[in-house]
Amino acid sequence: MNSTSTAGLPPKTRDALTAAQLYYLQDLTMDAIAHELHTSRSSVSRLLGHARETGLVEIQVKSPLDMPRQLEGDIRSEFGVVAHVVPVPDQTSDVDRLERVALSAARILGGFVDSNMSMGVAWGSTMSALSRHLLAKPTHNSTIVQLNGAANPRTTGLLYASEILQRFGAAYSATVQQFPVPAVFDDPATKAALWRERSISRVVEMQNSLDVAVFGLGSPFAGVPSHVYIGGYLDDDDFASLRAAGVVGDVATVFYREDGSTDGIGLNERSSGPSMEVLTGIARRVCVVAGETKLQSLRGALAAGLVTDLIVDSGTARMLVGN
Amino acid sequence: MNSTSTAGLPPKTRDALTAAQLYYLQDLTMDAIAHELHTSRSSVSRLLGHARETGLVEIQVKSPLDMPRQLEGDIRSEFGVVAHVVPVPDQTSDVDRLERVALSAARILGGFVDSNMSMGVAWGSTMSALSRHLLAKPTHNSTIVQLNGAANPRTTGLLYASEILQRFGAAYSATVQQFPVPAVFDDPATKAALWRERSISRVVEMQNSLDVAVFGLGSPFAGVPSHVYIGGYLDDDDFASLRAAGVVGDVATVFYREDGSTDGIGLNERSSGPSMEVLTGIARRVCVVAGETKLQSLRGALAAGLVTDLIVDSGTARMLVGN
DNA sequence: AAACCCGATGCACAAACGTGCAAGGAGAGT
DNA sequence: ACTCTCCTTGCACGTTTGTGCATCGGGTTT
Repeated sequence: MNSTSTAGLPPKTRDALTAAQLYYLQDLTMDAIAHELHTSRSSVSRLLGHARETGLVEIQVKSPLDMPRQLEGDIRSEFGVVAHVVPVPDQTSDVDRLERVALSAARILGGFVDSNMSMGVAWGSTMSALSRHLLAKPTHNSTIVQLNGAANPRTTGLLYASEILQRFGAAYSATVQQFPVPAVFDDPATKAALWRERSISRVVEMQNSLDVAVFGLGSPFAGVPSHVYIGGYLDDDDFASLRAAGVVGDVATVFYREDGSTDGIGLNERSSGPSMEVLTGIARRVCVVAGETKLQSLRGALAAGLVTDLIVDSGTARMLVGN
Repeated sequence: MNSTSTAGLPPKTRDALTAAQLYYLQDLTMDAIAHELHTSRSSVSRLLGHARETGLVEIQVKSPLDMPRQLEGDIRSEFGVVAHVVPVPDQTSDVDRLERVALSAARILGGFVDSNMSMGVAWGSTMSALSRHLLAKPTHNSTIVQLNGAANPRTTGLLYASEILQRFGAAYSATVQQFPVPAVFDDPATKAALWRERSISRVVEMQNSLDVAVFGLGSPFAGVPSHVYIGGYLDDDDFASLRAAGVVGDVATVFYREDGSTDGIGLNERSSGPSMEVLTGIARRVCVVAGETKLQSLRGALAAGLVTDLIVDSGTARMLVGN
């Protein structure tokens, strides 16, 4: 037989690996591979799909180092963050835009993940889309940690948030740490009390020593409110106070103004999300943004120094640097 | 417009980059991309081909680290070299085998190249095939150095060897150092004299400080003689002496026995290739072998410790570890 | 200015590919 | 033993992709 034999691992993986070699390294057609593997061409097609999904095959697009892409360079020099601009036609709808940014972000994220890492993950529509497109990259001893609670007066939010977390865990073969608390507490004292519970403080401590954080941005007063703002997490008084305080956005239910400041925003005392200090203590902070409605929010996050790596669609990127 | 604008670099590259992002990172069809770029689908197809050829897109196949491939593991533990086994059906002809190994080798080689490196390159049918499939990887300040002369009583060999060298140079945007000397001298004194010429000694010195060497293997007495042995480089007396000395193969016209020894092989005094000591002083020594006719030669090279990285077809690999 | 060359373009066709579907098979539960 | 479920397979079809060819436009040579 053909064979580059491997032992132990599932024959499916074994075949996928061989097929990937033949297809991507030797440019055989799927037909030819099917013949070599004694199966049908369609199986080979599926095999290759499997190989891509599970990270056996890695495809990178790298811009020539000589000339970094202009927008990315502009953003870097103006805001001091590494930018990944996702090309999207200008007339694209916001949903498509999100979908395409999420798709690219999911692939870029693979480069940030490695063994023995802990990664903090927020939730929201951006993170949900992102999680749906993750490519597998096997690691050892990694942990995915939920950044902020997802419960609200109507639901525990666990299903929604854990679905996202689980997908991250599966993609990176990492253990998952959920954070079963309300997104925003009614009473700050309850939060303080809960934070003393060992089961909870354990997670909080993990949040304090993350290697990477991944999050989208909320934009309370923009055209299309994010998940946080329509899910019943906040009541009318909360909204009013946010507006009064001049809030333009949030990261993991922690709110900030356009200049990045947070002082005197009462809601943050009751929020389950990590404080700005904790967040900025994380070495790599990946922010995923799609759509111009989040522009103001993005400016705030950048001003606050919350972001080290920005993944953003080209339209919003252009608005950001103003041209 | 769409745009992720870049400046300076050729619009072709710019478009290829965008197309690659849309195709490989966002899974659009070429049709859709053609629409976004305002061109025809066929142009996009060619654009993507260009992107792959020029290294804008990099595709890697990685075996799960958990379970390295069996043959590769066997070879590593038995011979202490990193092996890349190229799957090839057993009944493949030797030419196809060579072609397929060369194709894979060309892609693997990309991972060994980087800026500020000097790479020694041999010539021969294997290297020729390999050079034809190299993928571009732009580097700075790299050098390709010819390992051994290619002139013989019939031709200067420059065309043949330089074609190979040039392709390496082009692929890695490196400067090329040719070595315009006979493969094998008639008179060792001439070699000594020439080695004192500054134009030549300059190259010899570069050979002494290489970071990587890439070479195939010769097998003088195997079924299909390699390029060296039919090109008129050696006369009948030479052949007789090689046979008498028990030679099984060569690297860059430096000959060795099956046990890796070279003592008393007179021809080596007259060879233009780097001595074993020089070769083994190079940190990474990549050997590309296709076909069982080179098995004996391969054993010799391994015994001599000439190889750190081996790229070999599955059939020969299996013979090598004996099962 | 004419002739020429070279690379880029779109067309049209054939080759290669992805996927819904129905059939088959292995294993778990009854 | 039977059924039910879940996964895998190959087929058939429509879609997507590669490429030979004719064309065109810009730049160079004569």
